[in-house]
Amino acid sequence: MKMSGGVEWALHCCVVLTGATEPVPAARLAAFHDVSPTYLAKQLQALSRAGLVRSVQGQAGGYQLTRDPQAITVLDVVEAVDGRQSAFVCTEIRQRGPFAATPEQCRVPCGIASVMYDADRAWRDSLRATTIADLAGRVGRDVGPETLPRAREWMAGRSG
Amino acid sequence: MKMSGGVEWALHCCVVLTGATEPVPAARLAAFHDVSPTYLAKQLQALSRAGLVRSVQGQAGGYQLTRDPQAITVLDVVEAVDGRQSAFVCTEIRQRGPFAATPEQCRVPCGIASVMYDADRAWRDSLRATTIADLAGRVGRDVGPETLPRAREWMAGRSG
DNA sequence: TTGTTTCCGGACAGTCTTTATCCGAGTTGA
DNA sequence: TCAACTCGGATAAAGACTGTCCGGAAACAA
Repeated sequence: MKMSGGVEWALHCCVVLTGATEPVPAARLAAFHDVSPTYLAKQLQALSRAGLVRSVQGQAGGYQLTRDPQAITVLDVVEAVDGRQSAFVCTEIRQRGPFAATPEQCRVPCGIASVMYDADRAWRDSLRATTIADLAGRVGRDVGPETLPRAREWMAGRSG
Repeated sequence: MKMSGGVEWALHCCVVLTGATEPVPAARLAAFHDVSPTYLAKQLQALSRAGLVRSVQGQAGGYQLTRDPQAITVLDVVEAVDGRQSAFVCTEIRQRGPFAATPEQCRVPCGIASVMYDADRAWRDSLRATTIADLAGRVGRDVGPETLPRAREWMAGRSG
């Protein structure tokens, strides 16, 4: 079981967009993180479809957050990029084989599936407890307070 | 993000083995669930390596649980088949690009990774809270009490 | 001993998701 | 108008998961 690497990229982008006052092009976000520009664009499109970022086209276009970073949870980003469905998919094994359960018995979900779904819910609850604003604040502490303004300035410049 | 389908098979097998008094061959477990025998064998080998089941070779051989079903958690099975590592892998994006963090700043784990690891821990804690015995008891209630003895008898027969 | 049954491990295709890239459609600003 | 720049979806390559097969070893029965 492995989560899409795009989730990590998307989260970093959201944190960076926290400090942006103007739309930031995808190419600039890719250069900032030193990742594949075209593939990062795909993740940003997913964020756009989910309504987490707004895409501005044209010469001064780019991406910007649609709402306050405090109102965007980590779960929002994960589900936007990686999908909303559970990692576990029940194939209804109980309905197969010589002792297959009857359809009436299968109106209640399989016990194994229930346990997996509960765990999935716990996972999502945990991700929902942290916001992009929380992450941004922590990055500010870890990396030192003087780096953020410089990064913000670099992000605003349209070249180099 | 998708979990290996073998996890579901392995869990069903563990539940079935709960009611067995003798070793059950892999081929019989596969027939019971109507799944690929060779691929199921792979999952059972993983359970064996993890020490959850004992493999008995020879004519009356097969698989049996090594300890009380109450002492085997769902997490044990999941980790045996799907691995013990987190679904999220941090690629240390913060150390790349024009504003790469210094190695000293990276002694503390990345904030994004921390959140993902916390969620992973919550997921595993949830899976650890249910045992194979719990699952077996629930199956007994769902499928009706008369099916289990019949299935047990079928499992004990060495043919058909 | 011999034969049968069974597990074990590795090597091998088929299939699907993830990863990565390109080119066209649409918008902005001059 | 025009040109430059952007996003967006459709299109290939890579890797992981799924599934299969075979040879080898161990245990049991005859």
